[in-house]
Amino acid sequence: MVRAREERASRWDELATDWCPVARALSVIGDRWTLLIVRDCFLGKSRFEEFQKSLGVTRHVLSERLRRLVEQGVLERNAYSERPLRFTYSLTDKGRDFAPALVGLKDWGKKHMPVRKPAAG
Amino acid sequence: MVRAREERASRWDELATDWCPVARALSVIGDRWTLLIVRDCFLGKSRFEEFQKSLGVTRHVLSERLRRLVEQGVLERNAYSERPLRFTYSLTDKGRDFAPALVGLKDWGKKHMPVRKPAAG
DNA sequence: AGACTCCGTTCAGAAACAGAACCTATACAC
DNA sequence: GTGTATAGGTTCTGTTTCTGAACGGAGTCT
Repeated sequence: MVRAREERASRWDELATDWCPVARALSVIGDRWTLLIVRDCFLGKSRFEEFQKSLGVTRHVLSERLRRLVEQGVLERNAYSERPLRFTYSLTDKGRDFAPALVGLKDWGKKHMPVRKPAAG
Repeated sequence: MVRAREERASRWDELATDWCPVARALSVIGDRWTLLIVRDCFLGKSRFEEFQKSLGVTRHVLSERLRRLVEQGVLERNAYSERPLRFTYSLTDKGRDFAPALVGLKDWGKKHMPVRKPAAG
């Protein structure tokens, strides 16, 4: 009886039923990498290797996050090649609806987290 | 030479200088609890015990997150009592500018993460 | 004195993460 | 058919971070 992976409930899952919609949103995308994966999707990226190179996240974590995002219906996984079997991950309607929140974060980052350039040369 | 706490650079800090403003925003508020603390501030909470009870976060993590938010200029720490010395944490202008992003997350949560009620009483 | 409040800090054990190696399947070159 | 490359993961080991609970300090209340 090999159970490849237990769905282990962490504190994340508690947030999923929180009274506050912000907390419920965070239960899906509130970890270090997930929102960056979604951002990459908005930027047109769709494949495992693309995400991995773009983010520098470990393959282990990336694979778990992608699985979670698919489970949550934010991304969908489609084969773009049958042999060899290969997949793309792309935004669902639910995923595309993140756009306003992402824009909000983008605007805040632009305004309040300017990139500090080394003073000269 | 007691160094109370080293500023230990984690992957979070790498994000602070990322080309993408979303990533830079996440370097400040992109962990499990920080955005919820900011949300609580918008809801009028301001004291350590209030955050702790509201979120259920451990005191250890709460204290670190508050310190970080103050360092980043998102919150400010003001004494509301000199003796015993006690503080409130309240939003700065930088913190208040999170409102649009928070609203974006709230709307997404409301639309896509409905609270599942148990089927019948 | 003893109990209570507020704001933390410290500690041990558990969970998550990073970095690297490994695996499967296919294609392409020789 | 041997070797190299690509794509999409999984497995392993050690480090970092988090949780839960206890402790501390400074002051008030009774």
